[in-house]
Order: sequence, then structure tokens, then C-alpha cells
Amino acid sequence: MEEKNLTINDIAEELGVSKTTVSRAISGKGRIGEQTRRKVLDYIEAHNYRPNVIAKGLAQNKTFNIGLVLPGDYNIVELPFFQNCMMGICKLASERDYDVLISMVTAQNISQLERAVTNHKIDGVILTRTLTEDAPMRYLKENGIPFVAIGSTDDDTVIQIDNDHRNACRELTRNLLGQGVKKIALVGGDESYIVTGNRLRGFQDAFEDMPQWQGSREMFLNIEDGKQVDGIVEQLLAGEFECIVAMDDFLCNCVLDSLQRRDADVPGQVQVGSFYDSTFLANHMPSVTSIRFDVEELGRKACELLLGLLEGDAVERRTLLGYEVRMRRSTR
Amino acid sequence: MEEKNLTINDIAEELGVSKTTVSRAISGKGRIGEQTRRKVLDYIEAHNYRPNVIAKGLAQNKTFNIGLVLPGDYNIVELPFFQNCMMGICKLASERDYDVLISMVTAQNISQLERAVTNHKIDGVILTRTLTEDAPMRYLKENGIPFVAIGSTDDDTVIQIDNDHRNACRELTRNLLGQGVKKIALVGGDESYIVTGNRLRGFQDAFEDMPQWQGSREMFLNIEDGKQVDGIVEQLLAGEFECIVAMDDFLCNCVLDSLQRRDADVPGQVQVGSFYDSTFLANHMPSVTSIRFDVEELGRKACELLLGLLEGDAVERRTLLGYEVRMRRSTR
DNA sequence: CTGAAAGCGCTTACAG
DNA sequence: CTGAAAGCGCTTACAG
Repeated sequence: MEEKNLTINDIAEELGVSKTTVSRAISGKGRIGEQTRRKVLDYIEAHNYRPNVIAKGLAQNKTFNIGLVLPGDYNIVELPFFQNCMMGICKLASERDYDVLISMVTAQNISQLERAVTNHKIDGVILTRTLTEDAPMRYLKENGIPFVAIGSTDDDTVIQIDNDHRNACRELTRNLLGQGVKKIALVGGDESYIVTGNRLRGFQDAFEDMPQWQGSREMFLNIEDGKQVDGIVEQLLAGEFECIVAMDDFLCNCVLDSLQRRDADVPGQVQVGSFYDSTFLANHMPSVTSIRFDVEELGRKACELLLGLLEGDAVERRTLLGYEVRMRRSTR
Repeated sequence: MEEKNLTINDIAEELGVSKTTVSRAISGKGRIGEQTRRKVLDYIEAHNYRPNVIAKGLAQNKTFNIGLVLPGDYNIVELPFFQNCMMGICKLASERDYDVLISMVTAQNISQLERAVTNHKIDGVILTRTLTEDAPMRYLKENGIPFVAIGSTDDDTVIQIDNDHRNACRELTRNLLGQGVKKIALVGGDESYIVTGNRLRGFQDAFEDMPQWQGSREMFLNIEDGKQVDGIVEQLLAGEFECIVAMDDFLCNCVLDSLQRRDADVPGQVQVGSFYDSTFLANHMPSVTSIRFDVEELGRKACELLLGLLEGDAVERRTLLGYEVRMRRSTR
């Protein structure tokens, strides 16, 4: 069990070859006789030797670690997103023999990220969200660290990957309008999140798509808590709005709570939809119309981009992943 | 900005000393003249040199990485727990110049953990939960990897740290009984989670504490979803139970939903409590009586234990952290 | 107090 | 096709 760690040196001695040869057999780089290769590989297999990645890294000036930046100041409904992202990233990294090292940052404090970088512990970084004023991103750019951003940003020097929020919201909204909704409202969150802008644009796109649509619409942004939502809902009920779309499940949940407390029937009196399905509302009664993204795949692809970047591949600057609009019982 | 990396060698040359001396100035190990030390340290400060931790590690046969094992198969309400844990761990690790490398495992697949270990990428591991049949734990023990477990286990050769679930549940239950509840039920989750057993025991302790208490109690375990809960609630309402305690916020939420659908007033007709406050129900109306733990502190302490272990300190085998019972409006 | 040398476990020109 | 040697950036006996 506790067999002392085999090294490339041990193997070389044991097999009567040089360690150069052993190294070549393992890496597959450099010419080497087929027989010698087999001999080495067989030995390795038999003694299940695993090269020391750290030493390899030192020699190649790499770490085979990628940094994953996770927000320390999250909203609870965002958690499944980060978790699924992380899963996709970890899986791909693992397949390619990289490891994932995490740095938790807040808007005010990115010291964990700085540490990982200045300590030479990572080859590149994945950002799991983008802000309009993005400290981690700025830091990485200034220091020339390779990174990819999950989320969107105007800065098109950064490699970014995102779900197509805009078109997803557009399609969901269009569906609603197409069903004859005449008074519709949008409740959205923090505008310092870039995704908020994208969702908003998608919502607006839908109206441009349907110039024949007649009715009134109302938009509320930077809404933070249930209290505010409750006020808005009160106002909307008074105005006899028939449909409320929330930008995410947290807000949507607030809307539903508020409607329930006010005895408004969903979807009879008011239809409700969410622009982001975090699985929070999956089991809600009635089930809520929303949009589904494959977040694990998003993480996986992001990681693939970063590894490509690190290995010098030409890499797509901007990747947009699909979506799936799910009309459920909270709308008609 | 893109100044090529300074090495210990560059500094030695620049200062006309040996690299041994530079190394000693940095590490503080070995005798060294105060003047030389200052000189080196000043130079380092001025050029803000950071030693290459990887190289240091190679020389010392360490990595300065700890592995964090996170479940890939989680229930959504557990997420804030893992997130807060991670925060505490990352903060302490960062302070001590360690990094945190994550492995996501499931009951069937611990390959990410195995990779990190066999690739020599970590010095030790933190487990973020314990199961009765715990594959990661078994693997770590078999391979002699130092680790600490967040959560409890019977195996007292393992270093473990946990919140005092048992006493917390005991106190909460006692409060309820003390208020004159006569028919009380417990709804609990998966018994393969050790914490389930602890909560159950705490619940039972309360009755032993109050032998004078007269009434009926009912316990339901291994409950998985809202459907099952709904059935139980129906049965309990029929039996005129006045209090339902759920083992966690997920189940509690199911209970509340079910009660609401059945028009049962909380706390008027039925009082409701939760044995674990994940912040999910924090904003619920009415606010839910439950137990609060300082999870970030838990993670922090766990990390402290592991680092102590790695540095050869004598380390407490079993650490139990406090709790806070919060009586709220869902009970009287 | 200080330094030369060997070593950690790999890789990679260079020479043969 | 194969190997001796130098090197990645540190540490650490050992000697002085």
C-alpha cells in the first residue's frame, strides 16, 4: 500500500535505459523504438506508476491547474448555476489531467485570485460571471493571464461563452404576446450584472418582432428583495396586468408569493414566467414557465476553451450556447 | 508589467550572496546575519518577488494544496452549506498560503479525487459530508492520505468536526414540548446521511428529558420528495397533530406547501419547525423556527485542523461546534 | 554566519 | 533510436 513513490529514475534503472527514454515513452514525444516503448509502458502499467505532475510542470513551466473564480457574494438562487458550472469544468479538466483550484472573490476583495496568480499556481482562469465593473477581469487582463469568461461582456478582446439569454427571453416573451397577453410587466434584478441587460434586450426584441401587438408594458429593474416585489405586484394588480415575467427564479418566487398572499390566481388572473430556471421552481405548483440552459455543458465548453487557449489553439472569441423555452402551467 | 519572473538565483546574483542565503532570509530557517536578512528582504519587497511555491513544494515534497471533496449529487437546499463551508476553507487556506483544489465525487465515482491524489497534487483532504457508506473516506484511509471530515462518523480514527446537531435538535424539540405541544411528528430524510441519525437522536433525547410529557409522537424517515410529504401531512392533519418538525429546509418547505394547499393555518392549527436553517426559509411567511449554525466557521476550523495535521501538530479527534435555536413565527 | 553542492522528479536541446 | 547533461526554482545537510 504505502510503497514509496516510484520515480522515472527508478524505472530507468530497473529497465536499464536512460530516464530520457522513459520520459519519451510516457510523453510520446521524440523518436523511440517501439520495443523500448512497450517495455517501459508495460512496466509502468504493471507497477502502476504515475508521473509527478508537479515536477513535470516545473520542468515545463506549467502547473496543470486552472483557477476557477467563484463569487463569495452570491444570491442563493445562483448557487445551482455555479455548482453545475463547476461540475462541467471539473469533469473536463479531470479528463485532460488538469486540476481546478478555486478562488472566492467579492467585488471588494480579489486577494485569493491574486495569490493563486502570484504564487504561480495556475496556468489560466475561468470567470463564472461577468460584471459591468469587473475587478477580477481587469486584474487578469492587466497581468496578461489567459482566461475565459462565462457570461458576456462588451470587451471583445476577452474570450467569452454564454447562453443565448437574449434570444431565449425574446422567444419566451413572444410566446406570451402571441397568446394574446395585453398587459405585461417585467421585474428584473441588478443592472450591474451584464446578463440583466441581455434579458432586458430580449424582452424588448419581442415587441419589435410583433409590431402589430397592442397593449401596455411596464419594466422594473434593480429590484432586490421581496418587499419591493410586493409593492410592484400590488401596483400591477391594481392596473389589472395579466402577465408578470421575472428575470430569475428568486424574483419569480417573490412574485408568486406576493400573488398568493393577495389571492390572485395563477395563471387564471395573472400569468407568470421566469427568464431563468434554476430548478428552484421546478416543483412549484403550478409549475413555472421558464427557460432551461445546459449549465454543465456551459462549464465544460468554457473549460475546453481555456485549455485550448493554453495549448495555443485558435479559439473562438465568442461562443453562444442554446436554450430551451419551457411553457408550463403558470402560463396558458 | 510583464517583467520576467524573478528567481532566487537572480536575487542572489544581484545581491552578491548565495541562493542558500536568500532562501534562508525568506524562510526564516537557519541562522543568518540580521543585516544580510534585511538586505534580501528589502530587495524582495522592492521588486515584489514571490517565491515559486511549486518549486518549493518539489524540494520539500509538498504541494501546498488541499483537496476539497464536494458532492456532485447534491440536494439543492444543501448548496448554501457547501458554499459557506468552501468560503471558510478558502479563506483560511489563503491566509496560510495554501490553495484549494476541488474534486467532485458521487457515490459511484470518485475518480476526480483519485486523480488528485495519484498525481501528487494535494497534501491532504477535507470531506464536506459523511455517509454511512463513504467511498471517498474509505479511499483516503486505505491510501494513508491525511484528511479531516466535516460531519460525524462512528469511526473515531478519523479527525472529524461537526455542528452539534444532536443537542441543537434536542433543545428545539424541548422548547416545543415545553410549550404544551401534545401531538408532534418528525419528518426526516435519507438515513444514509449520518446527520439524519444525529438529528433523530436529538429529537428523541428531548422526550427523555421530559418524562412527564404526555402525548403522541410519530416519526417518518427516508422521505425523499414532496409527494411523500404530502401524504404524511394528510395523515397528520387527520390525526390532528399540532406540530410538525422537518429535518431540513427542503422537507420543511414541502410540509409548508402541503399545509398551505390544505388550508391549514401555521402556526394556528399546526406549528412547524426545521432542524436545519439553510437560509432558504429565512424569508418565508411566516418565518420558520429553526437552528442556525455558523457554517463558514465550520469550514474554517476544518481547514485549520487539516493544516495542523499536515504540519504535525497534535490535533483534536472530534470537534463539536455550537448552534443557535431560533424560535420564529411558525411556532408559538 | 555563509556557501558549494546535491537533490526534489521531471523535460529537452544536443550529440552520437 | 538512445543517452549524458543541463535545467526548471527551490531546499537542506554538510563543511567551513
